[in-house]
Amino acid sequence: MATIQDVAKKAGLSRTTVSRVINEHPYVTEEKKRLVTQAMQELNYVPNSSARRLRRQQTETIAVYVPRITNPFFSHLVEVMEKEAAKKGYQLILCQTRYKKEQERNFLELLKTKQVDGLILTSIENDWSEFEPYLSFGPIVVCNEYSDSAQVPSVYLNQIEGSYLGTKHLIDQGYTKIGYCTGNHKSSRVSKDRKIGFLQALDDAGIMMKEEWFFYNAYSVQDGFAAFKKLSELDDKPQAVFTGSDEVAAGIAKAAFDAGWRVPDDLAIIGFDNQPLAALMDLTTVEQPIDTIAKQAMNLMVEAIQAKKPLSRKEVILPFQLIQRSST
Amino acid sequence: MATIQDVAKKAGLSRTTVSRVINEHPYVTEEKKRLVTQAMQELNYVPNSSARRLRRQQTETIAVYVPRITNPFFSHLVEVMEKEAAKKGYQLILCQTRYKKEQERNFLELLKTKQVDGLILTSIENDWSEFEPYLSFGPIVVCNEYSDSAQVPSVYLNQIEGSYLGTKHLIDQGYTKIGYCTGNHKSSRVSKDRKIGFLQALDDAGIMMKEEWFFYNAYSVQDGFAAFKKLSELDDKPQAVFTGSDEVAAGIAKAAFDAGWRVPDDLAIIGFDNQPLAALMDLTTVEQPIDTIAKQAMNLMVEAIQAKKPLSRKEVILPFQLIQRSST
DNA sequence: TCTGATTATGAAAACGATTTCATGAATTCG
DNA sequence: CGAATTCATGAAATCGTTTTCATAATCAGA
Repeated sequence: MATIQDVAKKAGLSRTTVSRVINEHPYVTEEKKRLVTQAMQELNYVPNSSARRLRRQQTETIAVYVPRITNPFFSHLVEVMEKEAAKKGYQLILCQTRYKKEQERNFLELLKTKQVDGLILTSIENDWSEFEPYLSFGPIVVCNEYSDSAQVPSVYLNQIEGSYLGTKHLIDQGYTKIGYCTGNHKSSRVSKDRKIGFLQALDDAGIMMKEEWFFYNAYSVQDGFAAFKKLSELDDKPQAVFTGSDEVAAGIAKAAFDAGWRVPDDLAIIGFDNQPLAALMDLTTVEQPIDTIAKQAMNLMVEAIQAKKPLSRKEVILPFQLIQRSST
Repeated sequence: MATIQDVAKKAGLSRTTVSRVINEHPYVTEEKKRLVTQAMQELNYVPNSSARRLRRQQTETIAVYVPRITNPFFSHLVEVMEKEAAKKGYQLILCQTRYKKEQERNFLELLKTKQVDGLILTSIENDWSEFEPYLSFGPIVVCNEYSDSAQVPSVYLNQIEGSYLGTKHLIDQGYTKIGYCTGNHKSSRVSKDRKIGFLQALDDAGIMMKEEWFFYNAYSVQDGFAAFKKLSELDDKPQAVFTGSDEVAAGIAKAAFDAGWRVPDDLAIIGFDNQPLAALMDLTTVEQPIDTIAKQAMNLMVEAIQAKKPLSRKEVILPFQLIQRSST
């Protein structure tokens, strides 16, 4: 493996000059530049990134936290982020927290040990105070999730509005008995706000809610099946159900269909995210502009890294859109 | 940011001894060990990974190539790989090649510049000769795809068998006019073999194939819609269709349903992968043991890195399973 | 008690780049 | 023409570890 020293020797110049050529610094004559370039080619030389990282004190790498990459919402987020990062010369390290507090904390060492320049969080399990001390090691940007106490840039959607929009749609369609089926992480601001928006919409319309129409811890298609089962066994059943994701909505729709129910006549269903799945199952859903939040979060991160000082609190808030299909 | 030097000073010892404690080398008295540990804690010290990488000449990082992380087959693969890697103390860098030759080549620099210890390829766009020269910089393991000329370990499934299994099932159900709808990368061994298995099954049953029943470049749900459109406009329509993925199958099923066709009476459909989507749409499908191939590929990679010499050609082949549902 | 191993420690040399500093040559300016 | 810039280059310091080598102290065996 050739080093910069070998190149220098071959070109009959110093390491310094070779380094200047590599990094496109001024004050090198065309003549020497040519010599160096040629020597590099002949030796098949490429600078060793570990050495460069050490000297430069930066890694050109960013860690992205997601709960699970198989969740289509998060894989979409990551897809866009990786593209954007590659465009700017950064790489992505994938950190799956698996909805576990401890797993999430483990990955924080990446920042502290200088394996990455910064952290993008798309979901938050721990209290913000766990992250706070790590800010001195590099920038942290929050995307999708948000926390009031976090003194960092956040790119997110106002989930109160999102769920209000969806719930209002159900109400406008004439439903008055509406169920609520979502995941429900205590520490997740997204969860909390979705519920607030939901209740607000009911309240504004003067509609009552029943405790037994709340179904929690629903994340997957399977969970949707289970939710439908519980729902269908109630004496007083809801006419419509608001869900936290298209997967759950799809699960409910499928289970309902299998049980011989008609959607939306026997049960109206609204999803969240507008995944390809939603189109497939003809689900009405609330669309989130994933591409935009992913891009903006990545841009803020790169900006923070290059500015070399932590960005202060900053919120970037984007709108939702209702996609109406035949499930409502 | 505290360095090992600071710790040494605080503990009244040398860098060497501190390093020994960190790396759990023998020949350090309990007494000094305690001193060092305490100093490290007080200074909130963590070893700088760039320096360690440089000295150790290894990165504890592995690059994984996928076409797109939003493709559920690949996100599943990556999910399992990341888990397995984390277990062994390695991180994953995500490389999306976007089915582009050039993009794929670009990422090869990661290995050459020593940003990663090894490469796992889950899809291959370029000819193997493009990868060959990089073998001197670190191990490469192939997972899912395979290439006859590649002198590296490959964990893959015999796609001839897989598509034979699926096609045979259609034939056993009594269909004789069978369409074929898949992606079709010239350089992909998977594509080629699937087609071979398909044709073989037809041939073994003495069934004829029509050129107009082949539909190529189908990867997504959308592509499934398009394929159905073309199919439905034929004078002589197939009774069943073999697809290369559950997404495509789901797209066809949905389009067929919307057009008022009954599945499987008017058109039988078989998918591939057994994604959650397949259960949802009640699609018969050929299941691939994704968890197993992902784990085995990662284990081979870690083994190769730790053995410090490139592993030779080695094939690990695993079986398929037919999941029958109501679409056939 | 002497010899040879074993245990415990530190000084200094890597690892491979970039950056600072020094210096001489060439150019511009008054 | 001499002084002040600007241009071009290289020697050496630096980034923060780990590893090699040297050395002293302790221990075991004859």
